[in-house]
Amino acid sequence: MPEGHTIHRLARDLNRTIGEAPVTATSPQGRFASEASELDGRMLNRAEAWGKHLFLDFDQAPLLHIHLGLIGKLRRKQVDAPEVGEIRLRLAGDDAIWDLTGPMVCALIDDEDAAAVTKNLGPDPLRRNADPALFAERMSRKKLPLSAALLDQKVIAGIGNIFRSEFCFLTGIDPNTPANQLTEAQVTTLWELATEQLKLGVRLNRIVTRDPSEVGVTAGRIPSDERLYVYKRDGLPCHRCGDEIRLAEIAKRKAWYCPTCQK
DNA sequence: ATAATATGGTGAT
DNA sequence: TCACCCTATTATC
Repeated sequence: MPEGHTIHRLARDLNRTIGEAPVTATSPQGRFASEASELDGRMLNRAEAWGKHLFLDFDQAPLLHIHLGLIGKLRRKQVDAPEVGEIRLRLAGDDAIWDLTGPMVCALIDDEDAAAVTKNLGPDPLRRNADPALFAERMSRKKLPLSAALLDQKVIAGIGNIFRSEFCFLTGIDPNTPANQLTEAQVTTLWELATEQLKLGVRLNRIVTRDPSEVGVTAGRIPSDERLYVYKRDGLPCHRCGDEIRLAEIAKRKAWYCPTCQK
């Protein structure tokens, strides 16, 4: 379940749980066996997220590049957890195990390859020194619908299919509005919204765009099916105005919006 | 039991 | 624009 917040949260948790001791690296499924052996017994120096990409820097080893894609997962487990499913890579530390399944990318790369990856990414609001002006500039050059531009990782890194629909709703913009027709103020708002929402996503480890007070939750967790305004809510009443949420296909993916709140 | 779906992206046509 | 990759869960027969 990976948009940018998930990857940054994983980096944070990896840095906190993998410890100071060398890591045991294996590929229970077998497809990453030789590479895993290169990492086995090394120490994890640092995990770092860049958009939806995750880089693990091990002592005396190449960089491990992971991209979860649509279905990949990196799950934390107890140290005695059995090997269940198609585990491409298992990293075992002192107090935690991390199991990687279904990644789109899992590869050992050098610094040059890593630079090539990040060079193709736009600003990531979760990274220090992310440049809002670069976001604005790239946005202004897109004739595509806003909803499509938001998915372009070179425009802004880390946004996925949930955030893109929710951002269009939260800014009250029709998802089909050409990106280059947005006002400066709208672009600024979008960047601030992305920064705020991604940070919140890291903290909660999930996407919550609705205001808990609006849902009637004053303490504790907001129910899972009440977290979002439009995503996967076609046919249901808009939480703001009651009109029916619509479903469209934009950039070959599903996009949800409220025809009344988003003009 | 089989199909459809999923918070993603690439490479061929 | 299409085909395809990866895996697990949910929906439909």
